[in-house]
Amino acid sequence: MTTEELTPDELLDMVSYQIRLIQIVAYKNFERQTRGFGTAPRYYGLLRIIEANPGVSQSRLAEAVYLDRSSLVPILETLSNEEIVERRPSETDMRVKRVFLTDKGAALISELRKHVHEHEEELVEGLSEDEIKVLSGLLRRIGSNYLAPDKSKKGKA
Amino acid sequence: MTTEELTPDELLDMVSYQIRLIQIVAYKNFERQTRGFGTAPRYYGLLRIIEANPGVSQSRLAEAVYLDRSSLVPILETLSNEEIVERRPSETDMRVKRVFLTDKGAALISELRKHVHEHEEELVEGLSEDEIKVLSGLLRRIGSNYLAPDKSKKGKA
DNA sequence: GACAAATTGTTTGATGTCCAACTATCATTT
DNA sequence: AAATGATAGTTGGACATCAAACAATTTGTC
Repeated sequence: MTTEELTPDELLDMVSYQIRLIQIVAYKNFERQTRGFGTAPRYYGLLRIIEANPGVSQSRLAEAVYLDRSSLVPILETLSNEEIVERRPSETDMRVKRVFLTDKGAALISELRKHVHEHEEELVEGLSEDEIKVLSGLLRRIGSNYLAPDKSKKGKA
Repeated sequence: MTTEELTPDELLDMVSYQIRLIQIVAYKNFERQTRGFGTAPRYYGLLRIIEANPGVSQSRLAEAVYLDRSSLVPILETLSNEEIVERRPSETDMRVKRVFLTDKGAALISELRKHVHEHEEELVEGLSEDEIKVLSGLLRRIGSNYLAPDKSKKGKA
């Protein structure tokens, strides 16, 4: 009675606004649900990417999660202190630090996976399998519209 | 070559992850596009809600945008200093401050509306009208799944 | 009507993020 | 091979957000 009635249709009908609100609320909800796991749940995506790309550099990692390089520093610092990840200097390039998952980190991921997918199911609750596929497909399209890295030197020509 | 290949399908297929990424990138993009308008663009939604509900209290405003009450304080402080909004004490309840849009604020909104909707079109670029409707409808459903205020004392019984 | 409970806006402290600048290292050009 | 430019990780400053605590006020209960 106090909340959504305030929001004009102009906003409620905008995909960008819908996405923004859903993301904010869903994310808060997820963090609330996964208290007691320390700071790790928030970084499930990051950890999965590390797991899938052992030894990846911090900069590429930052690009993959669309964070600034510098933002990753304290994150990896924390995860490193908790012995969830490990940073080792590259042997071929003295500038780069290669990031690995520890055994503890891998164990934590499989622990977290359950909660993450519960959260996912909660998010799409009420949608049929087909509808989820449609939604996911549409999101992927606007995503690739948008997230396209487009870093290749050769451009599109 | 450096970015998306790192992300495993498990994540790319999750609606929650897609939404999270799209929101982050789209939002950054929007802020980049609307530099020169001060801090206001970021608060377009907030301002529209104030416009649609003149005299709304700060707490209800906070609920409407899913921010903490306390987070709204510096925001309204800034917008107030810029004379975009105005806070006036309620006459019936000494605790509450009623928030109004100034004329300047209303003018700013119509200035911003153009950019906001350009951003929206950019986001859904490549989707047909029908697809946009489908997407918006599905988002609204998972939204109402989720954002349901559910503050009523009587519950659902 | 008095006292307890709830609500409103605020302050403070902790954390996360960006951005710009910096150092160290590599790559490129000549 | 020297110099210029690019890249990797880091640091410090600015700001946003939350959470917990608070004072002032209102509401509810006895």
